Amino acid sequence: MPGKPPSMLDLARALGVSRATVSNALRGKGRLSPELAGRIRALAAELRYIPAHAGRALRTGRSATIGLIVPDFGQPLFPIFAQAIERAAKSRGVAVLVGDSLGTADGQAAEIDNLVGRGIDALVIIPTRGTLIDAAKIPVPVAVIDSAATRGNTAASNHRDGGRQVAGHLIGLGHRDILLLAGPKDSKVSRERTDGMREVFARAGITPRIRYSVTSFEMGAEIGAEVDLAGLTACAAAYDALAVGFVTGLAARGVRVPQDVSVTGFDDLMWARIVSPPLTTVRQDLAAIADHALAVATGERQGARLFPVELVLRASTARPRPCDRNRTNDNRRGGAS
Amino acid sequence: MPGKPPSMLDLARALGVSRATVSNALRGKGRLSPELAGRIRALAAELRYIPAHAGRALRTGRSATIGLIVPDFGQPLFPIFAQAIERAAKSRGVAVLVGDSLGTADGQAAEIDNLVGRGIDALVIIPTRGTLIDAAKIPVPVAVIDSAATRGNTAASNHRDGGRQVAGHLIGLGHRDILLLAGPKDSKVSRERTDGMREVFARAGITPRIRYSVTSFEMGAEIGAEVDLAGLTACAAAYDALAVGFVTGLAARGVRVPQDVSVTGFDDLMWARIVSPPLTTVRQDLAAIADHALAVATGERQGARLFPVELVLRASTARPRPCDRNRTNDNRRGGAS
DNA sequence: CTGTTAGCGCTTTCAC
DNA sequence: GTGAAAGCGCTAACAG
Repeated sequence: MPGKPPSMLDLARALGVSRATVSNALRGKGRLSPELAGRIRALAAELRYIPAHAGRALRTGRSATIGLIVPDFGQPLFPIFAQAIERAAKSRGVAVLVGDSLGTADGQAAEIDNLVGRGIDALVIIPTRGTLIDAAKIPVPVAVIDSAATRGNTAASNHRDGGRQVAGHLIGLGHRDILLLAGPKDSKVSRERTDGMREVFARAGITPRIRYSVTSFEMGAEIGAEVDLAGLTACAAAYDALAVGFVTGLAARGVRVPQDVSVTGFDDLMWARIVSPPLTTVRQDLAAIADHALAVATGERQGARLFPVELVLRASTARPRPCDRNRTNDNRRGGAS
Repeated sequence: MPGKPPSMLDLARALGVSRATVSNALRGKGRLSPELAGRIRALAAELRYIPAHAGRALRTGRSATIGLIVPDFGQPLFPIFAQAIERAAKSRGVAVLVGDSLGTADGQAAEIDNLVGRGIDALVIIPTRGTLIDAAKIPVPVAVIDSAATRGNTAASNHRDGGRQVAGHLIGLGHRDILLLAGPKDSKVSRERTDGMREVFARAGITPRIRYSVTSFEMGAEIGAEVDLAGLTACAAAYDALAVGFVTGLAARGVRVPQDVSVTGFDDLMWARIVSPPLTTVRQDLAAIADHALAVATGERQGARLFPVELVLRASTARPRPCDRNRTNDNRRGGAS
């Protein structure tokens, strides 16, 4: 670890010019002779001069850093999301400071203050469920990534449409007795997803059984291990983590997917490809969402946008077995094979 | 988004005191009457005063921010690692700026400059394979997380011992014809892991077949789909991603794990629990490594440390089938039983 | 116990 | 084309 790094003043003195001139040369402000600018840049490179960020931030009031607040890094989706945001940020020359709300409203509020105090230029927030972001109280531009139903939302997947696609797929296969793993009751995202499903189910005269829970592999496995399967032919989960756990819980009981029960997830994590059988699920366009959120946060663009999602068909869904159809209590229907 | 946030000068003027007094009050430097300090703090809270970080950083030369450079966020281990680092940092009141080397030496060098320029107090680097970190060239304290064999390493798992444990486990089960999925040839970590394995295999008179490759689920699947299985009873991978892909590739051919082939991984990702069968693998103590790296980076502790790893036994390993032991050459895989 | 002063490194007028 | 000077918000040293 060498001594103090060179400052702009060091460069200026070494060349017998003023700091302003060095500044202009380094930032290509063209207000000086190309020859001198070249010499300055050469020396800067030689001394490995790196502009001190704090000085620039103090002077300009901008730090080329944004904050990102996620609800809980323990959930597998959020690291991926953070990566997408980081990529979008880097393409704009902006760094990202990440804060974790730890799943609580207090944690979220604390992270907002923490990041704002660190001088971020803008904030991207994926809100913790059950909280509302009041952008008017935050002294930097804010982009919110949540759901279309969230007031002040900036960028979101069309979760409701994803739910519709899942439900349409299951109905098309002939399922009528369906378990909905709805995730947490106070999450707007899972609410949108399940509302989309229920809307399509209702149109087909189907009322799914609904089960609310925290979102985790373990919880999915627990439910899969103990749920009453009588009559059930399909399970639609609001999150891959739940679906993957559910499949694992079923497997432990010897229940086969999709022969005995079809299962769908939501998010298209790598998990969905790894579990056996690979999961039919819904893919979000995280890169597009991240890009829009960043564009809004940095003032490039304005307005909320909703992004399409895509149903990914894999091996976890199939037609229900005929015997299952007959097992149901009151809604039987002669089906085509 | 409200107007300009209050500065220390605003507080000072509102109360008719000097900025220094406000500073002292807010940081509990006890140099003023408790009564006045209370009034100052009350006003600060009321106005939602948040100290401007850039000013403090410029003045003190410290930013309470560290940098973390990971080789490639696309690899599933690194988001988890980053999380562990962030946790260790937060417990010290330090924020983390994350940089991604994108797998290249140039990307790594660029990220170092970028983060240093942003005024980090210290740097934690997980080096990209094939690169050497020269801490003497970096103007802040550096902690390196790589392998025991890396010069300048600060914190690492005992990868070699993990390799030994895997090999011992497989030999104990009776395997003698083993495929080693060694990962990239120039990675010190995979080198340590496989060296540990080979050391124990050699002692038992076993020379495994070795296959180098990039580390990815897809590559594992590809190898699993096409590898010659004649005589093979076990596969030890240097990474879970390879092992999980390998299992998936085998499954597509109808080869069963562990009945036909035992498989082991390394890292104990969630993936290892999700794949079927769940993977015998080696768990690193990421939290301990992260904590030590941070302690060294912040000057709390000194010296390199090596952390124990733990073999996690799951369902992907079993004794080889008797018929496999006798099989010498070019047999098709055993028929269904 | 409290206030004054100086200056961290940079960018931005404005004057030469 | 180039330099001088001011000041961003904060804290450390020193003076009262």
